[in-house]
Amino acid sequence: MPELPEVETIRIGLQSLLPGKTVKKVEHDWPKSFPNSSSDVKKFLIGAKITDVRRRAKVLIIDLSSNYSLITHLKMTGQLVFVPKGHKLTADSSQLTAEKKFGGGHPSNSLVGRLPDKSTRVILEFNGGAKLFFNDQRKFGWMRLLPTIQVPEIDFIKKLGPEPLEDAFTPDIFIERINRRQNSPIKAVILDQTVLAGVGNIYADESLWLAKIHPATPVKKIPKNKRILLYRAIRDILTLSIKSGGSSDKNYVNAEGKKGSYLKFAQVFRRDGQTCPRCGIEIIKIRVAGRGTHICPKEQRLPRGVK
DNA sequence: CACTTGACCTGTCCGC
DNA sequence: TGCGGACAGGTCAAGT
Repeated sequence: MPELPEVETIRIGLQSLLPGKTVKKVEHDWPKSFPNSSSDVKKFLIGAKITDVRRRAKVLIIDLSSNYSLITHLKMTGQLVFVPKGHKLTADSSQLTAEKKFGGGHPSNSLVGRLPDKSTRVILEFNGGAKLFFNDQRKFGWMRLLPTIQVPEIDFIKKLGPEPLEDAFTPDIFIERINRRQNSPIKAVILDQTVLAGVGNIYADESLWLAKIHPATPVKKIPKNKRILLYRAIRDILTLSIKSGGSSDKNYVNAEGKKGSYLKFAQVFRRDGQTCPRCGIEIIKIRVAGRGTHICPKEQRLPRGVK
């Protein structure tokens, strides 16, 4: 669920909070969430000062003065929440009730509850008493320590496609990269992090709706003008979402434990049963590439002869 | 190599 | 009310 805009929002928050802080203590409860040995932690994390907070695709990179980095992938339910010394995050019960009642689409701004909670996997404590909590209900995410110089070399990062918001990512590059997957449904292709980095299920659905392309359309059946529309849609939607502080879906919160507001702007994601803002037809939910997929059945049609 | 499906996990929701 | 099953969706491994 944290996709590029959510991770970027967290990065911006942590960049304003972490640099200059020195790590004093680390606690963790689940080996897959934090696989490093205690001797590495002692040598390269404890006593190190945070120098920078970067992002590549959906991965956050916290650089340390020890020339090691702490890298984190939040997968679906991960959170990184900074709590200043003495500050207690307490959930406002009326906001939590609103959350339950209205679900992820409701533009609430509630804080997470008191931490640590049972989803807490790692706690970093800093000199001065502030803490950074890595929470992850489903335990798919991970945090690990490695030499900064090795970050670009780990398999996952090495294979990543280009950052879609960088200037170097041109329409020609987008078209060339999706062409590697001629027979795949376009949704599977833009979700593939080795084609381009950072798009997940929410922004895939939104982009394809904006470009009026059926998510199951094989790449080779998409005309060039539509490919360019899709390229623009992806960039516009990711940019808008970052401006909105990321989405407000389910488990996502920013570095201060607050929700974003992007889903207020979402046109199709989780809006099945509601009407398409452009044409008024009911949005439906289907399954494409093994994932829940939301489309306008009138404007996003499969080309003749496909499936 | 191109492409698809299931596994990893836990919490929530839906139907009986 | 309890209970089983489907579902959530990012990535990897194993399948065709």
